[in-house]
Amino acid sequence: MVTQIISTMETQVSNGPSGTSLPNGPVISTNGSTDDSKTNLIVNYLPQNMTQEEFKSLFGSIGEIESCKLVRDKITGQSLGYGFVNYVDPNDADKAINTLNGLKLQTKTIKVSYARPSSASIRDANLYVSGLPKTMSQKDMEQLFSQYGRIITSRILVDQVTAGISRGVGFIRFDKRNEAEEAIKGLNGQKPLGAAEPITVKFANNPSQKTGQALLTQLYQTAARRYTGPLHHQTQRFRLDNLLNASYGVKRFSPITIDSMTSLAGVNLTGPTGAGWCIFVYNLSPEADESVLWQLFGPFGAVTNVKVIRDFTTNKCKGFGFVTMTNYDEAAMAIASLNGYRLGDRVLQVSFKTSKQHKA
DNA sequence: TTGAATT
Repeated sequence: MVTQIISTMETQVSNGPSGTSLPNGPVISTNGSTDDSKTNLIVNYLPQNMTQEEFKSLFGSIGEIESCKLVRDKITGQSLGYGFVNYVDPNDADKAINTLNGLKLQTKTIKVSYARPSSASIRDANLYVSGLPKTMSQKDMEQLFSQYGRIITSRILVDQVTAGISRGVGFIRFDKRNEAEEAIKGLNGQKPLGAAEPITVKFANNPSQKTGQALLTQLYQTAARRYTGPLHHQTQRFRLDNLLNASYGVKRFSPITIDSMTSLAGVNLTGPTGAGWCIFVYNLSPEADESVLWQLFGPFGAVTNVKVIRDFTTNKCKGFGFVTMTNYDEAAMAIASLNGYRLGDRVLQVSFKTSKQHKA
């Protein structure tokens, strides 16, 4: 897990005592500039294939957005896996952190936190560390580096097959570049207490700095995905098995094969109407909200929109909602896995939305 | 044995 060590104290200080909070608008400081320290969020660890539209849809479900941006590579246009959301209301920013931080989307667990004020001093503050003792934990590593400054994130890479054994390699991101520089001076080539070998500490490569070959491969794969039609059944079966084996915290109740799902195609479906495939979710609790739908469907692929249908007067969920997913195979897998899924004391009914159900 | 954290 990533760790963030940013004291709220600093956020308070940067806001300053002179800021004026308007009832329905941004906080304006006395020098006239907009203070977005309580409304502007950074979102990390987004799935690679998440689009700007999906990003906006997810965070727009919390409250009114002043602006948002999924950060992309300037050359390839590929998502860099993080973005920014600036809300109109600081309360919505707080709510977004409380409800969306830790949300699982496909293979990622997103992180939602306040963005630090942008400045050159916080850039290029990420370190690559190798030669770490295999017994050193993330916490140990942070303890070693924390004497040089405030740590924003840290990670120790682990072996995939042995599930959790340290590879002796990690990353430390400091708040400030000069802190990272001091850590290199102080720790590169040094032996941690009790370690047999010295560690190597240097600035990390920028992950976007790929070889020409890797870049071409990435471009090719992006183009191939864009022009690929519906997958064959065998492929879908393979991907369904992968999904189910990956657990995602989802337990299946009544198994439905992809083949039985695809037999429905073109019969009753609302279809891939521009926006994607609309899914009907029935038997939600009165307390259900949008976040539960993101949590349930997000792991299966690109979700563009979710909606909980509420009673106009009580504002309680009327027991059903809708989810829109971009790709048919991902929608089919979500349905196959979540139809019959037990959520609390309820068993969900999940299907493609049909024109008949829409009349309700 | 290198992960998408400052628009």
